[in-house]
Amino acid sequence: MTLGGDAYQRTRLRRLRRAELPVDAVELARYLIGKVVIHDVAAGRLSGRIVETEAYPIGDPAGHAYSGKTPRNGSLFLTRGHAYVYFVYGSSFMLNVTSEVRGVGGGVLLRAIEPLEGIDLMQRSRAVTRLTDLARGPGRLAEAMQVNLEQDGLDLCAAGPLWLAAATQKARAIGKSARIGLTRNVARQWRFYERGNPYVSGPKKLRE
DNA sequence: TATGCGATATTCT
DNA sequence: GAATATCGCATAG
Repeated sequence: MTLGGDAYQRTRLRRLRRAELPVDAVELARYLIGKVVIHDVAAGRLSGRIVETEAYPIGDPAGHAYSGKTPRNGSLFLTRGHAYVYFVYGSSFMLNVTSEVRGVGGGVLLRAIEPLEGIDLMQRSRAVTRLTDLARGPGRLAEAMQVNLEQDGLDLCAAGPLWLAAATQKARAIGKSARIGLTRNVARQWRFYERGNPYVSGPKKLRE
């Protein structure tokens, strides 16, 4: 399942172009499963295969864009393929990919990745040794990938340190469920994940 | 494995 | 004051 080490190194990463991204949060959330997110930092390259996402589409009461543009959520209104990073619960950063046209708020929360490169660096910043706990959950993902407010608003489709790449291996079956940890608009099935992947967050029932 | 709870800071009412 | 797109630790089964 894991395409680690040599097999991965032999696969050249191809940067995703903005034109390839669907212009819709729900479609983009499904599309991003299996794609790769990369953060090039001074110490090396951090990368991981996206295995879990959540969509926060236009008009969603649970979405941060719902009440209009503010200093906090401004980058959520950038054209699709930009990073929207914010801080919650006094402890965690969340990394989102914007999904709509410029001026319209909508995005996809990256909830979990399967670490590929820079695993030693991730373990250092997370102070965790278990591979499956490294980036399983949005807060952990951001910490492992060294993402914080400095990356808010970055263009993930331009030449830069934080970017998206095409899949290096075919994704398995994609499951969907209700989103996790929110109280508004709970019923909608806007969470997507790769079935059976051990790096997906949530209870067992939400990983099958 | 599942459930419960406290910590923490920014935003919203 | 209350809520929050969460995490890590504790405890029980």
